[in-house]
Formats: sequence, C-alpha cells, structure tokens
Amino acid sequence: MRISELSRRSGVPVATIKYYLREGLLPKGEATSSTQATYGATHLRRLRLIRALVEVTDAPLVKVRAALDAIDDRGMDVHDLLGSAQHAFFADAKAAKADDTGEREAEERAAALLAELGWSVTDHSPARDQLARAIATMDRLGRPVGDDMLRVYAAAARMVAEEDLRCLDPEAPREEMVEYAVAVSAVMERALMALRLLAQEDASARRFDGDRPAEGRPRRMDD
Amino acid sequence: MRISELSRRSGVPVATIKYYLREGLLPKGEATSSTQATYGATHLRRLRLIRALVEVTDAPLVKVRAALDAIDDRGMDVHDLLGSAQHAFFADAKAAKADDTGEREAEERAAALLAELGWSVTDHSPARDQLARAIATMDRLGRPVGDDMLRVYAAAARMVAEEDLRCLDPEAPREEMVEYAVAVSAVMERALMALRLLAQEDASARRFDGDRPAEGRPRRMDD
DNA sequence: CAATATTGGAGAGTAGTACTATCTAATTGA
DNA sequence: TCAATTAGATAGTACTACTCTCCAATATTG
Repeated sequence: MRISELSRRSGVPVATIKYYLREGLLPKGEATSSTQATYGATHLRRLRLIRALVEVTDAPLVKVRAALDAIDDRGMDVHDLLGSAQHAFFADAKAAKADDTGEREAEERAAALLAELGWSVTDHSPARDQLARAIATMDRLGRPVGDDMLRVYAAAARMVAEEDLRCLDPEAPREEMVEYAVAVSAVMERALMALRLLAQEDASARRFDGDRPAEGRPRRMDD
Repeated sequence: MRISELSRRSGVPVATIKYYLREGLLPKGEATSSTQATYGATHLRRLRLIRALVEVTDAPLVKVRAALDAIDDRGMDVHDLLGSAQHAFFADAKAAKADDTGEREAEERAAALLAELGWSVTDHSPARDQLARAIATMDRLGRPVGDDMLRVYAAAARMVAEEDLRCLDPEAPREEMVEYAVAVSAVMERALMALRLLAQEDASARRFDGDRPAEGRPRRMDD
C-alpha cells in the first residue's frame, strides 16, 4: 500500500506520517523508485500503536520512539525485552536529583517495601525511582504516606500485574507479544486510573454524601 | 514574607512565581504598597502543591489551575468539592469524539461494568470517558480486554480508593482536606503505576526468566 | 539623607513539542 | 500526454512553560 492508503486506513494525515517517518517512529517503506515506496501491515499496526500511545497516555513522542526502538531490538530474551521496553517508555526524563531532604530516605523506604514483598526487580529501575519520588513528594507536602498504605497499593498493583501477564500469549511471535505488552501497560494504565477515580467517587459518596458523615459508623460490608 | 523569601523557601525561582501569579495559579499577596506585597503560609503551601503536581504528574498548568480553582470554590459540600476537583484535574482536554467504531460499544461496556459493581458515580464523568476510551483503544489495536480483566482492575482500583479515602481526616479544615485529596490522587497515582511496573517485572521474571537457565528460550523460530 | 537593593508589574524572548504547509523533482495512472 | 501522487526537504505555526529585561516605586543600609 502507498502512503495515501496508509493514511486513509489509519486516519493519520499524510503529513503526520511523513513526520513520523522523519523522526524515526515509523520505519521507512520499501522504496520502489526514487519517489515511491510501499508500506505493509507492519507499518499500519505500528502506526496504530503510536496513535494509541500518544492519544491515551499523553507521552511525548521521544518516549514512544524509545519504546518502539526497544521493541525492535533483536537479541534479547522476552523478559529483558519487556523490561527494556518498559524502561524506555516509563523512564522519566528529568534525572533523579539525589540531592535533597528526604529523597534518600524515600528511596530506602521503597527498597524496604520491595524487599518485604520479595519482588525480584532490577536496581536502577525508573519505576523504583518514581515510587521513591512519589513518597518523597508526599513527605514534602507534609502528608507522609504510611507503610500500610504502601502495602495496600502494592497488593493492588500485584493483582493487576498478574492479570496483565496472564493475558500475554506465549505462543505469539515475539515482537507482537512485546508490542502488546507495551500497549497493555500504557493504555490499561489509563483504565486503572479512571477506575480508581470512579471508586474514589463511590467511596466519597458513601462517606460524605450517602448518610450523615459525622458519626463514626462501622465499615459497611457490601462485598 | 516577601517574594524572595517565598522563592527561597519553596525552591521556585522568583520569575516563575511571578509567572504563576500572572497566570492565576497562585493568589496575589497582600499589597502593602504599590511595589510591595507579602505572602503567607497559604501561598507557600499552594506553591508546593503546584510544584508537586507539575513535577510528579506532568500535567499542563491549565489543569493544575482548574483543580486549584475548584478547591477554592466556596459553597459546596465535601463530596461535590472532591468531585469537581477531580473532574477539573483529570478531565481530558480532547473531547470525546463519539464518532467512530466501537466507541459507543466501549461506553456501554464501561456503563455495564459500573452497574454491575454498583458504584454510585455521576454520568458525564471524565473518568468514565477515559475508561471507555481505553477499552475502545484496546479494541482498535486488535486486543480487546475481557470482562474478567476489567473486574480485576476494578477490584484493585476499589482497594486503593478505599485506602485513599481512609487516610482523609474529616476533622481537618475543608480546604486542606480537598488539597490533600487532590495531592493523594495525583501523586499516589504515580506510586501505583510504579508499583504496577515493578510487579509486572517480578511476574515476568517468574514466568519467563525464573526457571530457564542462560541458554534457552521456550521457543524461538523466527529469523 | 544618599546610595544601593528589592519589588511588582508588564512585555518580550526562548526552547521545546507536535505537527502542518509548501516546494521540487520524479514517477505513475488514465 | 498530462494531471495526480509521491519522497524528501525546508519552513512555518500554535502552544507551553518558563526566563529575561526593563521600569518606576519603594525599602534598606551606611
């Protein structure tokens, strides 16, 4: 298929496709002459993935490209491939400023939690830094988070992550599997956040709105 | 305190504070003369909240301002205040294009899930739209999410949301409580996402890495 | 009281992101 | 043959989040 058909089938303007080509987000089509190239199903799938990533999460293109580059990296086993794609997409641009008050302490709390949970994760993971950053930020706001809260969060995260991995098909071709894993991580992140907000609204209704808030009634068991 | 002290104590450059003042993110200080104003603890707290929001989540300032405006809105009960602050901060700029394939269907699935869970949430919530969008996007990528997966996500979201609400102090002044709620929603979102990634890494290790020594991949045949 | 510093307010400038538009020359389809 | 399409390159646009410079009015210090 030529570029105009790729555009029509993906809903992305030709000018934008050319821009993605220039920026290396999309591999070049196969040139049939000096002013013609053809694109295949891979290009269409890749283009849809790009749009999903930029529309649902609003990640900068540079992160999308980093994740895509990781996916295309040959010569890694699935676990490392998954890890490097996540690393690329979710790494934070602004480096960990290991300078200030409480940041170090927050890192230690994050490490302690991970140790307690017994999760086998690499050091220097961007996710770990982000966890520490969130803890440190809550400290700085004067509202430190308790260990019990972190444990609840970790338990919820684990439930979701098990489910994420469960729906990965080990029979699928490697590249598709990793593409899918990245898509699930990124777009289902939005779903999870939306559900959290919805659940907060429900909980808030039960607490502040439903019946009189002030008296300390025992926790309702409706589950 | 004067602007330079506010800058020193918050770590935010004076020029940036002035910019926030101009943009209405920070209320003006009390003017003591035509070229002097003083700022109080409220300003410092607000400034720290702004920085936490823009640094941890990378929300655009317009969203931060919308959330802040909602917080400052007098004459709402706590539940509605919480709701409008969340609405303001988490609403998506790009309107729901109710046009295309499967979007309507995704909305129905989201509604059905919420009905099944019995959550009392408003219609027209941005979170609901985002949930539908995520479902529709997975469909479009050719990897639709199952109802069982959505239920797991919902259960996890509920656990976290209960915990979020639990740590809200009903005795606290209303404004501080809402500020805190927004901070928890926004910065602990990052913590939850980081933990999900870490849990995915652990699950991936157990699944793809754990029982295989250096040499073998379960199956590889391409190239 | 004079010299120096700081401040509020306004405006312009900057760097980065994600496109979008225009142009040229080659090539294709009718 | 000749309008339409295309690759590739360059330039322009709109937006965001600052950052810088300037001014006149104060405030602080010697």
